[in-house]
Amino acid sequence: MKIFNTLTRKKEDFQPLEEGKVKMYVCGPTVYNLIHIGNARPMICFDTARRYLEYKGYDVNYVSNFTDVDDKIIKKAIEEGVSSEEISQRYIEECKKDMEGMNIKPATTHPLATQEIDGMIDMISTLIDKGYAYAVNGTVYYRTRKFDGYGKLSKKNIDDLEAGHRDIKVAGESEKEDPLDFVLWKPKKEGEPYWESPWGQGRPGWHIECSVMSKKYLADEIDIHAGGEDLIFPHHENEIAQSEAANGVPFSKYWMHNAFLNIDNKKMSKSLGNFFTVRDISKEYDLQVLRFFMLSAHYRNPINFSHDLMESAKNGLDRIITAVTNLNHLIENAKIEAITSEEQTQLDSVKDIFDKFEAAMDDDFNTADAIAAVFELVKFANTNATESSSKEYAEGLKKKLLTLTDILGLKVEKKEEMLDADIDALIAERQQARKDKNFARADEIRDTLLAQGIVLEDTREGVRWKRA
RNA sequence: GGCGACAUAGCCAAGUGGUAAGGCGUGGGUCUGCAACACCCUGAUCACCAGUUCGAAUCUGGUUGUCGCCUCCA
Repeated sequence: MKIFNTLTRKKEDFQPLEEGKVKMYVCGPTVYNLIHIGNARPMICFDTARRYLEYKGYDVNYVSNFTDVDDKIIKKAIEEGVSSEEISQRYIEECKKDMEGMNIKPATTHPLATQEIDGMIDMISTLIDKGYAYAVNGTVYYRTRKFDGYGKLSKKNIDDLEAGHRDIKVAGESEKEDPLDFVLWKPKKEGEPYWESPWGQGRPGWHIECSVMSKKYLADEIDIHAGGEDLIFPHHENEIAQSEAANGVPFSKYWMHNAFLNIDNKKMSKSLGNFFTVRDISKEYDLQVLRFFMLSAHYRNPINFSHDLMESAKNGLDRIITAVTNLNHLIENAKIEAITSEEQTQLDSVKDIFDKFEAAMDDDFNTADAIAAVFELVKFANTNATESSSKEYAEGLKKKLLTLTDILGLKVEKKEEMLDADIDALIAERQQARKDKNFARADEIRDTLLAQGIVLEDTREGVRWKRA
């Protein structure tokens, strides 16, 4: 399989460092508020990548952090008059709820920055010892020009960067040796959370967190490091500088970055008033729709978000769900148990669709193409499975379909919900009315149920219902 | 100013050298008491110009347009 590596800007064959194992780190959110739908994109994309790697038989160690110490968290805490910890804990819990709704598997480890301060102090000390960092008045800076490969991920020329920083230089960071140097440790300000360190009380800079957590929970050298494309510079560039200088080995073999999710072709931002949290969306849609929507485009292409596109995604996903519902119905009502040889041949032919699906996913996780294969299987099932099919055949088709949708992390099997006795009675009454050709009454009952969100469908095999 | 991405049917979106996947929507049809579901049919020469090639959406150069990064940001 091939993965597009930001480091080389090419699709490369994926070869894990250790046979059969994948060490993968995904930069997680800063927990100062509910996550927004932009945060959801890397979560969904890389969770899908993980699921596919696992499907291929890899043992994936998937680490994704929560940044729980940060200016924005502190600001929020002060606004509410509570501790930073209370804020971060609250939004970690909320984030996990959203992740569950989007069917994102919990990481193997979800480290918290505040629990890893010792490791950060160790790494900063190492960097100072090796001459890659220096302390000034309680602040520790990384000596950027000392690291030869600086700019290799973002393809930036270090001298161009300096020109761009001229304004900041004037604004006064004169204690830095060089305007490009970035902070590893910052001294505490009044009212902020802090930790003891060799350079005084303070807290870590943002970039050092990921370097340390990746090292601790995975290894000095890992297979895949992933995140949003905006993290390429400076966050990931700085992580590389820190980790490689401290550990003396390449940091990550492959770098994956997802493109942004836009609203009306513009970057989502609070100031533009086009800001949506995942929670907002969940009020109108099952979050599976959001997941399906995100996967319908390639992760490296920007996607636009709108109500109309969500409606379109909902209708598309419903088509898959309906196919599974149909199969369940056939399984329950099948008159023949064992699969026939003819059916077996048909079922075996589904391999072509699987090949197509895998070819798409092997090509840098092309989920859009993979979904096309899923729809082929949906059509195949809709066309070939009938009331005269064997139970085993219908079950086989369902299993195949669920295998593919599971890789994409899409939940497509509706749980059976118990109907209230009243509703059951209404359905029975309607059936009687239909037998009596009293269609006016039958339609009246159907409308009544529809008003309660129950949609009836009269199929050849009987009445079926679903929630709208 | 530096770096980069993108431009495919009404909408979304795959496709990186051999005459355009898939989904949504539209219109027509089959099935059905009707509806819904499902199935069948229905649509583009790939921003523009110039090259390379037997052959280009796919390579090269240019033009136009949109967007992103360079500052916290998924």
